Parts: sequence; C-alpha cells; structure tokens
Amino acid sequence: MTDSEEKPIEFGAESSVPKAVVNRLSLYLRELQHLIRDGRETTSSTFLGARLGLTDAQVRKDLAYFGQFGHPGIGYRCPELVQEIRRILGTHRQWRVAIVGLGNLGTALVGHRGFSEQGFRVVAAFDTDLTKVDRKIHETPIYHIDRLPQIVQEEEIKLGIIAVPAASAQIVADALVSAGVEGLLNFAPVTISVPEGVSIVGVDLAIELEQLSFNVVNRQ
Amino acid sequence: MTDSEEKPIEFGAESSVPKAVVNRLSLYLRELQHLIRDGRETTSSTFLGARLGLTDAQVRKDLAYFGQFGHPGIGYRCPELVQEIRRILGTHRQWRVAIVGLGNLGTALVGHRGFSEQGFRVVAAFDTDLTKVDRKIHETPIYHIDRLPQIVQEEEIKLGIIAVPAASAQIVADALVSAGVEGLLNFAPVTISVPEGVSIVGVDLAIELEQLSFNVVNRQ
DNA sequence: TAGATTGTTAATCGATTAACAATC
DNA sequence: TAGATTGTTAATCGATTAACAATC
Repeated sequence: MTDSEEKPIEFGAESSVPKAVVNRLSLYLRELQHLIRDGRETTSSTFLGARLGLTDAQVRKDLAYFGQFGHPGIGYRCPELVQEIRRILGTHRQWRVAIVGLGNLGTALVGHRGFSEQGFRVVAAFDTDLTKVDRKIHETPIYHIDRLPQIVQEEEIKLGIIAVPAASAQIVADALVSAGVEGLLNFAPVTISVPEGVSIVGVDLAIELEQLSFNVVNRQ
Repeated sequence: MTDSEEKPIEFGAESSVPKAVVNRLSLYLRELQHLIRDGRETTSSTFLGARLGLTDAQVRKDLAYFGQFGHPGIGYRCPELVQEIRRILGTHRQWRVAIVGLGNLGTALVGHRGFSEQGFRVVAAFDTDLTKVDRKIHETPIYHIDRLPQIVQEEEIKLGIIAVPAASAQIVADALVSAGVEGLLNFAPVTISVPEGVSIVGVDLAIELEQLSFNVVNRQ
C-alpha cells in the first residue's frame, strides 16, 4: 500500500486470467466428477457447457487460458481434465486448514464433507471458549486462540477459515496472517483487509439470500 | 426446457441489471449498516467505494440503475440509502424460509444470526431422521420431510435452503418448487435445474476454498 | 472418407472508467 | 462564492460469442 504507483507490468504473468474463468473452472471440475461417477469417459465442450448453462465456445476458451487439454474429434477425457483442473486450482495436493470460531457455522464447517473430498484437511480449530478447548470435533483438535501462532506454524497450516462475529473478524485475520497463513476464507459479514501477498475470499450467507430475494422479486 | 427457441424480448424489463451490480448492492448495504453503527450520517461514493476496493464512478453507476439516491455536494444519507437498497433487494419485508436437511450445515443455518438480521426468518426445518423430527432448534420446529408440501403452504414459505447431500438435492428442489417455493439457495455440490419462474442461487463451500487455493498458488 | 470436435482468431457485446455540467 | 459531490454521457477496456481451419 506504500510505494505502488505503477502497474506491475511483468510479475505473475498469470494475472490475466479473469476471476469468472477460475470460478467456472471449479464448476467444470465438479461436473466432470459427476460424469465420471456416472461412468462417462469423455465429454465435449457442448455437453459440459449445456449442463452448466454455458456455450461450448466459453468452455473451450476458459480451458484455453491454461493449455490444450482436448482432443479434436473426440472431446475431453474426463479423468485427464479433472487432473488438469485440480493442478490449475492447486487442489491436486492437500491443503492444511484452520478454522477460527466454533459457533454454529464454524462447528459445522469442521466436519464439512465437501472440504475433505476436495483436498482440504481441517487440522485445527480455535475458540476462546474454555469449555470447548482441548476437546475434538470430528477428529479435529480444538485449541485456545492464544495458541494460534504456535499451532499454525507447527501444523504448517496455509489456509484459515474465519467463522467469528464481525466485530472480531479483522483481529482474527491479522493473527492468522501473522502466524503465516497465506489465504483466508471469511464468513463474517464485514470487509477485511489483508496485506499484499495474502488472498481473501469472502462468503456472506445473508448476502446470498439477498441475491435470491432480488431475483425472486424481479422474476429472474 | 421444451418450447424455448426465441429470446424473451419484452418480459421483465428489469433484466438489464447485471448480476455483478446486484451483488455489489449487497456489499454497499452491509458497509452502510456498519457506517451507521459507527455513527456516520452521510457518505460519498468515493468513501464507500474505497472501503470495498471500487471506484467512485462504479458506486454511482451501480446505484443509478435504480434511481437517484444521492445529494450533489453532500453525498448519500446512510439510513436513506439503506432503506432504498433494502427495497431494491426485496429485504425491506420479512421472508419466510424453510431449510431442508439437518446435517452439520443445515443445523447451523437454522440458527444463523445473519439471516434474521437481514430479514430472513427460518420458520421450518425438514429432515428424514425420525429422531430429529418434532423437536425444535433455535425456536424453529422440525418436521418430517413428508409434511413439506403441507407446511410450506400453511406457513407461506417462499424461499427454501437446500442442505442435503448432492444425491437428493434435485428431488428436494422439485418438492420445494411443487409446494410453491419461489427461490432456492442450494448448498449441495451439484447443478440443480428449476422450472422457469423459479430462482436459484448456488453456494458450494468447497468451491470457495478452491478459488482461494488458486489465488494463493498464483499470488493474487 | 465423413462426422465430430478442438483451439484460436475476429467480431460482438457488455461493463467499467473518465470526464464534466449540474447541484447543493 | 468556493468546494464537494452527484448523475450521466462518451471513451475505454474486457469478456463472450461466432466462425472456421486443423485434427482425429
């Protein structure tokens, strides 16, 4: 935030990929995994797109940002494309994750199936409530928040999930970042700032319902 | 999905508002609510935008889709703009909501503070598990899923939250729609189809972590 | 070979930003 | 009045779609 006046002209080289493309990549991955379970070996951009309400051109263009994964005349081999997308997203390896805040939502997230299925392993949970500390939920040990710096380092935790009230979200974010976490998933209904080099994704469940409300009222 | 070949040329008239604009509207609302709590009476497009990493022009343009809410030379009066945005989103009134599926996530969502704070009232929860049925969580009665059609109608439920496994998500969606629900918030990691006139918003928590993973790997 | 389907270029469409007269 | 800030138009930028040669 200090000496940045000029655009980073050559830097990551990859920053040309639109956010929307990366989001669709996750949808392709999910759909491909369903196709594989249904016993399909290959698929086409037209078929894959139709399942998601997208054009065939968009599917091909999205994938073309990252390489050539298809076979002209044949389409995409499902397991092959799954592997490629997981590599692109970085979920071909396991991520070690911490959850901070064991209220309703945080507690639910510790045991969330979808996380482990996609390569995210919740290895630690933190709270201030002494009655929760030193127990386990779904195999995951619960620590007092004071031990966050220590545990994050020892357990080599790289991602943090913030599930505390809005009022403490920024403080928790700062603590996680100081401890060495590189990415945050924030469920608190507040905008959080992080230093450059740290990533943040926000999910506000009430906002999702608001979007739905708008769509219903405007019949969309 | 059957006889649709031509585009709906004149229909809702409102379908010219980009999805991204509506999403930012929710962010403006959230930020304004924080400003009010901090005792601020007015704000400017520059200030509001800065808090969200947006330009002043974008804030003004977004709001201009819906009307003229600002005061030249002064800015926006916070409580006034909050009211306007809530009216636009449809959250100035209470929505009656049902949750289907009382696993980890569904159970957490029944008591989710953020929902009630923004005008969403969870008035019924459904599950197949007989040990859960006929109890209450956080004041909300739990019914057997067989009673869904009856309760949705009696309770005038207009929104449904799907928190069941992927395998049963489409069936639950169909049941909710048949019963008269007009909007669905889907947490199951699967693409769901709904008839025209019904809205659906999907939230896949694993996908959110995947997006974070991509950002971390590509330092964004 | 004929049919299917890719990757990619060019054309189109839509969203964001910059600029500024109008207003308080 | 001078300074601040809006709403809106025009210019810019970026994303999506269409088209098609290359490939299996």
